[in-house]
Amino acid sequence: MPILTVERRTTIAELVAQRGAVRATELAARFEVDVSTIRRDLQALEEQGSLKRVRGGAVPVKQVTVGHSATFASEHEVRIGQAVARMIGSGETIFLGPGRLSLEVAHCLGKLSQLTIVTNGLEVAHWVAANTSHTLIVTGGQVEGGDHGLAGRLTRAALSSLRADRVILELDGISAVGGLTVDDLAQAEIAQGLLEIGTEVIVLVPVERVGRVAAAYIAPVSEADTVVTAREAPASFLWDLSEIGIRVVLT
Amino acid sequence: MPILTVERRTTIAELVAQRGAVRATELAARFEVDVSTIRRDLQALEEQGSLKRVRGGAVPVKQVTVGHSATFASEHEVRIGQAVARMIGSGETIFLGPGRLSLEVAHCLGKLSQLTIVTNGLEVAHWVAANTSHTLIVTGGQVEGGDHGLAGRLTRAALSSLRADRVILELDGISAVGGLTVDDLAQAEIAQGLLEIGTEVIVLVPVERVGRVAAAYIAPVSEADTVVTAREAPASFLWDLSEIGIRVVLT
DNA sequence: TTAAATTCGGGCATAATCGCGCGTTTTTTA
DNA sequence: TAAAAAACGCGCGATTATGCCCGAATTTAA
Repeated sequence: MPILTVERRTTIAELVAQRGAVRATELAARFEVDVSTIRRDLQALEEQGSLKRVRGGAVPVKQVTVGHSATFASEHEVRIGQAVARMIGSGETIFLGPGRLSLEVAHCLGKLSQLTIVTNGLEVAHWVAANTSHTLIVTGGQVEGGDHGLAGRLTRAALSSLRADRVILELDGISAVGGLTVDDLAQAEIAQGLLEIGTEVIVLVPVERVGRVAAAYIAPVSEADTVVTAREAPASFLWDLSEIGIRVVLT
Repeated sequence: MPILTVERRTTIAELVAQRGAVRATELAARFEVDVSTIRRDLQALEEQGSLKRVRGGAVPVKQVTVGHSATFASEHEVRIGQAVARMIGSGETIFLGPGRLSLEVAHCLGKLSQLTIVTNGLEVAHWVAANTSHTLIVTGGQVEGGDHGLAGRLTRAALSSLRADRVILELDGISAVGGLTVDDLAQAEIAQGLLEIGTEVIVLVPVERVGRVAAAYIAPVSEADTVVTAREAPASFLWDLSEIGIRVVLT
């Protein structure tokens, strides 16, 4: 059941205005259509004056207020977002952490309805509030790091009164001996709490982070129920995950 | 026994308004009628002005709301923001509520340094995180209303462990008999808590809201320490404020 | 600079959608 | 009750959207 053509085009226009730049291949992956279709979309939108085509994608027709540099989502990131979105059913309560991959998941949540989204990611919260009609709950806390994640005492307190069907968490490292790890100590502490509040724990790992160990330890890999990463990840490690009963989803 | 034609059409109109886009084939399957019938429905609804037909289905008619004026701050709003920013000293802890005026205050905070900003406004939080290096603390809560303000149990709990040198709050109404009021009940409850945590309470009132009473009562006017509004506000009311020892700042 | 990879544009086949007419069925009206 | 009007389903050719292929142009890497 594909999405309406005009819907796709308006979404593209919004993305361009919002992010400052988009890649054609990224859009093709996001909407699951051929790049030719995206090119035709961009062509139509350019004739309409909604954006300006450049090689590789498109940029806004006019310079927007400076502040956030153009940030692309790679094709891998988009695919992971879609894969996670497909796991989620309407009406569920899901927790989303901070970070680029989690934000990408949020982007792919538009097709679903009646979700309750809990997040400690400021970017995620802002996007969900501005672009969806889902119920949105934000944990409190202090903003830290480049991913604008909330952490600290307020966050822990908020988690103690929250539960979710699925906890979706982005990692900076995953390995058999090192377990689940992230770069930020405060976020690691929050992540530990998150493992307790979710029925299913889904961890997202950029393919280049598979097998690596980041600074802050969260828990052993066995605490994760599902691991989502790219097909290029080391097969041996993925096999180990399957062995201990963890669902592995490749995109 | 199929349903009435008019019933089907009103349902279609509701679906379009609710979901943003509908697909003709999808509607045909839903009502178990031929796509031709759905096309005739959409044609009728379009002539009636209830929706806009597009290839594959229909989308809502474009709403000509205050789209542009909503994105640009008026001169009044900018002046209020600057006036408030001048009251604040470096190193202070300030609380900022949700809303357009509060966001405008945040915009004017760039010149100051070493601030700790506490907010329950998602827009404010996002801007401060993206564009400043101040310490930022976000209260938890559920996002409600068009101003994306956080409210509810989590917010109350967060406030109980927070204090601020100045609490800056935007009102929808202020009057001698009606006191301090806002439009949203949940926000009013939060505002009551805010009055307790701040050394100085600064309320911002759009000039057209002076003397008016909004739906949800917060507290008597005497709870405010400083009232910021425009010079065009009714002089008599401003005089009353001064009489009971409230600082009045005009822009 | 050369070679490899990516992106672009055009052409073409396929599938989905549309508009229209026609005959039938259902509802409204006289 | 009978005639008129509206709604419905179906088939037809025309239009539009999409995917795929290939050669040219551009960027990137060696």
